[in-house]
Amino acid sequence: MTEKDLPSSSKAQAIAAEVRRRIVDREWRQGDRIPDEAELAVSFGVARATVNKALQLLADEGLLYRKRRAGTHVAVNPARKATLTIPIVREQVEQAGMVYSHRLVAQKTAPLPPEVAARMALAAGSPLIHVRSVHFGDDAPYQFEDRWINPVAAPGVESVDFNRLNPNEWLVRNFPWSRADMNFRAENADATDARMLETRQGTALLVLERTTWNDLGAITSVRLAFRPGYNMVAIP
Amino acid sequence: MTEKDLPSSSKAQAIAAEVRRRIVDREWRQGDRIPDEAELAVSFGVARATVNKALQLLADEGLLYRKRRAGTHVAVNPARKATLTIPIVREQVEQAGMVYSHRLVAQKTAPLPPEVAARMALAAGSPLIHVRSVHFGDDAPYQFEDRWINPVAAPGVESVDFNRLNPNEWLVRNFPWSRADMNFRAENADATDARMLETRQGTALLVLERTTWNDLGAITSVRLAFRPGYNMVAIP
DNA sequence: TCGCAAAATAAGTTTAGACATAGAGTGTTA
DNA sequence: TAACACTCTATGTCTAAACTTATTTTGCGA
Repeated sequence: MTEKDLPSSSKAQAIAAEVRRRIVDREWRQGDRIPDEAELAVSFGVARATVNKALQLLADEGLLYRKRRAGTHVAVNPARKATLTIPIVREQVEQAGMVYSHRLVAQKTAPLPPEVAARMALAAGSPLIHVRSVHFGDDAPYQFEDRWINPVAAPGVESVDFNRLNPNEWLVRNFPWSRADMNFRAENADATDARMLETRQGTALLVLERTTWNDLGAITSVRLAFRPGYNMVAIP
Repeated sequence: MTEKDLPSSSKAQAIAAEVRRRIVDREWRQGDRIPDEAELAVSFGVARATVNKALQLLADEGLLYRKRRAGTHVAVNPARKATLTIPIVREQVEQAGMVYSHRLVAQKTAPLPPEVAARMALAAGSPLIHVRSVHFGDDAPYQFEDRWINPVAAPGVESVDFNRLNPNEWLVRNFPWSRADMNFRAENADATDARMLETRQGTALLVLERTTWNDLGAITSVRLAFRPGYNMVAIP
């Protein structure tokens, strides 16, 4: 067993691909312990660090389970991971070949409602900037955005005109976050959603809710309702 | 500018954290070019490989943009990524502290409908195994699974009794995939969804659709409809 | 037989050094 | 001035060697 052909770009990736193949082809079965890094390094004719990199990759994918001293095993129930890219709406729309536009529906300071306060770990009733806007692709509603922005963590919000630059981009450019939590679900469109997205009340909408933080606390909490039929793609 | 305190486990992670901090605190601003690896290595008192690892990490996160010769820049519009873990349903239910059970609704060989055929790149009408089952948590419907399995890519399916082991686990254990595509959306429950998930027709449901492949072709294509109100969490 | 400490081992991480390579910058020439 | 080839540089990747650390195994003693 010496070096294989190198179909992929780097040696590490080639080794990862070969190990993946052995697993998929059931040469190495679920639960099996695979040869240790040193052995693989010899058999592939590379340094151990290179094998390590390859195996780390597969472990991140969830295909391998590694433990010190115990060795590397093929995962029994590979709970595979998928990556979601959350792009800037405008870029997403433009990439789909549509013309982007957005309409600011409301921008005002308002007392924070309790359920948003809970998500942001702030006191209910605190004065936050409440922004609602709709993003369009070729003049059809694409996404309805309902956002609360904390002027403490994002100083300067009060005096921004979100008609020019949409809140998403303004925040992304000016307030990188250090922590975020994000989740999504399906919701039946309420009256507002329906009006904003030009659809009927009750239509199933994919809703993404995200709260971001920096050292000063919660920056923003947003609810994004996508247009009916929107399909989110995840890459394994 | 010498070494900082090392809050995290490894040096690479500590450096990544420090760089992240400088970006979040706007010491390094969007679009700025940051010092090159060699310089950072000196200022942090580590080897270049360690700095490289740290910066790679942040580039994967989408926070940095790196190009040969041009250097490393702070991303202008950081389209951040989030990771979804798609666990085995049973494990997910049990982790939530509920008792798992599942009910096989149907298991038969049937001609492949056109839209599924398209997803699997197979000829419509091919005989595939069609399995429908419901997963329960504490006797409440948790997920409705509608799955097509290709006996060519997954030999042995014909003779498996999915009453004992659910199709998801059987496949995961026996047919690791090499490629998958996955996407999700919101759908209004149709009559079948409603019956299976014990809800009303029209209820918004989070639907995940996934097709997996190995060398022999498409293994399986599945539509998972989650119980109403289900919340999917993504980790940044 | 049980409990515990010591030894062994495999992964995890780092280092210094080397070479590869994309691609920005520069200078030459038509 | 534009097209082209050349140079140079920052990242990308790999290596060999060492050290660290979690965990299993072993072996000793009660």
